[in-house]
Amino acid sequence: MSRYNARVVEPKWQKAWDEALVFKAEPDSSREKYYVLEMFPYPSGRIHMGHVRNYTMGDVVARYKSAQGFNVLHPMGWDAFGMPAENAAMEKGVHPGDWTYQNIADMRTQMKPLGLSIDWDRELATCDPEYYGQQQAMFIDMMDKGLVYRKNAVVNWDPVDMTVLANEQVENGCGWRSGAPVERKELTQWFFKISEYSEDLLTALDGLENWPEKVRLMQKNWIGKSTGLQFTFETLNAPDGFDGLEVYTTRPDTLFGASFAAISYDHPLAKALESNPEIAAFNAECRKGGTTEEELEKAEKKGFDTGIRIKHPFDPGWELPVYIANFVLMGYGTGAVFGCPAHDQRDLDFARKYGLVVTPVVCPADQDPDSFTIGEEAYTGPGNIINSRFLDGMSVEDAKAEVGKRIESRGMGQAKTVYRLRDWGVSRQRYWGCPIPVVHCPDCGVVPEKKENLPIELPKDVSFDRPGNPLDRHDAWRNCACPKCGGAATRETDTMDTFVDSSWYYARFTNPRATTPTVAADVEYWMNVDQYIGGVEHAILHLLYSRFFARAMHATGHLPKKSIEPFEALFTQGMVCHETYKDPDGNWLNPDDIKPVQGGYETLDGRPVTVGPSIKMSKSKKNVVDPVDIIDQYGADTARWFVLSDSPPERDVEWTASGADAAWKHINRVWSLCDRIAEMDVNAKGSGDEDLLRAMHKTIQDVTLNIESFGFNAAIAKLYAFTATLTKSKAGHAAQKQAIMTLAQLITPFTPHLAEDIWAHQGGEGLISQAPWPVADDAMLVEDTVTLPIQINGKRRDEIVVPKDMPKEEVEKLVLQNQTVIKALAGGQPKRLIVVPGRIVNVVV
RNA sequence: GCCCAGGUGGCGGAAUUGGUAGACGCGCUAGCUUCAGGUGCUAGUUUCUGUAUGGAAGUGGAGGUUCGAGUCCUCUCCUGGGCACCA
Repeated sequence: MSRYNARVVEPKWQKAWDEALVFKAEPDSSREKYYVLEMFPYPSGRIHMGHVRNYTMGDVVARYKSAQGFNVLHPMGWDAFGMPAENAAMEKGVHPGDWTYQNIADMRTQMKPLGLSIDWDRELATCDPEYYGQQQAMFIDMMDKGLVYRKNAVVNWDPVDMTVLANEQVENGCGWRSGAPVERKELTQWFFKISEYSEDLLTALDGLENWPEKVRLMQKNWIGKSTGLQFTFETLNAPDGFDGLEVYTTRPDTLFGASFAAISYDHPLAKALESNPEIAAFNAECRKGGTTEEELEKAEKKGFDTGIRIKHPFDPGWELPVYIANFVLMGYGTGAVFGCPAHDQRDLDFARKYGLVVTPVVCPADQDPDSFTIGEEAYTGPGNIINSRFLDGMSVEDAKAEVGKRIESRGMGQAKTVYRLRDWGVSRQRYWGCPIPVVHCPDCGVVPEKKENLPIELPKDVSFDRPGNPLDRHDAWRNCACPKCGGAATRETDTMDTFVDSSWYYARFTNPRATTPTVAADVEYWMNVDQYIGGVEHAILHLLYSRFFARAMHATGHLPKKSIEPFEALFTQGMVCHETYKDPDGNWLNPDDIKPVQGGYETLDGRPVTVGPSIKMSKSKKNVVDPVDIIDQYGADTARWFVLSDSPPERDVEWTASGADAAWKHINRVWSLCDRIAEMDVNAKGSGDEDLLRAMHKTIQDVTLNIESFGFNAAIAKLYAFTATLTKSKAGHAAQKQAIMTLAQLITPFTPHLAEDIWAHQGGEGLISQAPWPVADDAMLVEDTVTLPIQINGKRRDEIVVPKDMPKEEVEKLVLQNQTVIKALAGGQPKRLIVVPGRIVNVVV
């Protein structure tokens, strides 16, 4: 009996695949294409189990579709710009580019042994000028189409390092390196007009039938369409030019419950009042802290009474105070709101703090309007309008319409739809990103670079010994000629958000070496991505930006109309987790630093180990298992098999040493099974051939359906079961050989190396990677009889075996003759008898 | 704070989408085997109860709809993901 040696077998078949160009993707109009894409990795330098899981899932789909006859495109690339390279440059003194390309080389070396069915000829990195030069060309095209503009926006500013900080670089409100409290600072920045597509991005979600419902919902909420009323209050004692205060509200029905107005500290009126030192100080206080929405929302509600008053639109004698408040955002609506504390929690918190009136104006149906009061919780549900003069008695909806009608007829405002979605700020004050291809000329202003001058390459000679953007201080690179007038000018030193890079790489894969961003024939053939797979953490930003960018690429002639939704189907996979370990001093321990002992673990030098919960593998918690070690130890097939077994792909999977062991044992069991069958007498007859083949066809059907529906763990369970059936089978050689060959085909997407080896060992023709997918024979799936469970009052008590198509009446008769049923009825008649054909019987006594 | 998921044996999880809860794997228990090297094989394994055929309970918690609920509805608790400059 021969043993299975993954270390020899796996490289052997990988070489065979390479030589036969099995995964090379070429357009072929005679065949239907299938484009499988996994979210490309950031080149950190090491692959991790999350990558293994992601790319194995994609590989299962790619190999399965290929076996079904599709012309499969399955490429790989690198999301190669970003902050870690600059951090490495600062910490280790290496150039970000050198660091990145070395990481790419390392990760490619680590990834290849997995045996993924990737067309490596299409590999790309977003930091290649060949890639980002085309991105610059599209930026210019988008400028031409009016999809790009500049405006002021706030950034996190480190006042000590004099540099812009990413949200990630802000720790507890302070800069991560300097430790100085972070301030919000306005800079002129570049924006993409994603908001122009708000409505389209929203309504098109309905067409994304093969996206997870939760992702569509998250995007819908992110876009945040709301219909409301925008109108102007007349102001009293306001500075010149502020005769009116324009507010936006989604609750005009609560207008008679208003007790104040609040404006953002960035509102022009708030700024105009800054000559008052108290207001200037308050606004400055509000500008402290980071820029994340979470931070803004969680901040304590603070307000400052400006002394300005506004008049209620329906009662000239009714005046309301105007506050500057830290919870009103300038970026949404008009940056000013009226507050109705009874029916909005933030307004209520604010009103309680500043002692403002709380008048309920919507009364829930089950409450008495005369006694209904608001405590610490605002009432936001439906009801009838009260305390609101001409609105009293109306529903919320009717009152909204009535107020809207009256405001509009008086010319004070109009209904307006607004979106929460903000334009996409793409400026980054950093070196390691795609340069924005624009020149600032003292005479011509902001001028796009000429396309023939692209790519605008990053200069290589830069230093990171000081904080800030090295491009700002690189005069030789920065100084240039104006593309328009030829005079002395300077380059834009902002680079693009790395989300731009990842917003179109899927299109570039269709022809990664082209001298235009895309080539019409190639995108026409290969687009769209039929199956996109990646982490759910990208559910909003990356996917929304990609959807926008595809639209922008269509508008600029780089993608056909059909590709404005580039991902036909999306699958979001879970993370790979592992237990955590700590020594008695509370230090995190790597799984390699501990050994199992009675009832737990201890450190290698014998100290007790505390076992913590299983959480996402991360370096900081040291709960990582390096895929490279696993592949060295067990082989790629074991790693692939294990990451797909046990947990459903959309959920987190826990990596356990025993689980990896089980996968390895299984692979060896399948191999010895193959070996045993190969050594049988080819003329050997046995018993149970029919049963074995029936089980085989059932397995074909089950595994196929499970792969189609991303039930990889369930498919694996079926494959385990069939392996056990075949192991125990006493069938003759012919049936057993057919069974093992079919089993090999069914495991090809999961453990392709083992499958190839079985195929070859059994004398299969060619490569199994090029063999067609097996088809279940319907005749072999039909069962003659069916086992019906009998429930009495909903509890399973017995079962009967009946012919598959026995009429209901016959089944009822049989059920009433059943001993358990007779006993339960005790001579009486059933109250009800429910027979669900082929499923279940329920007797109600 | 806001948005989105998920809670099922000792553990990871399955359940044809309202029809036998616990498939498959791990672990554990018992037995067989002795190939010495990440053994292999057989049987058992939700909990409680009973000598037993059996009975009762059971899918985070509390209610509800239904002949029938892990699955649908309401409330609630806990865990995870995202929140626009991490990728």
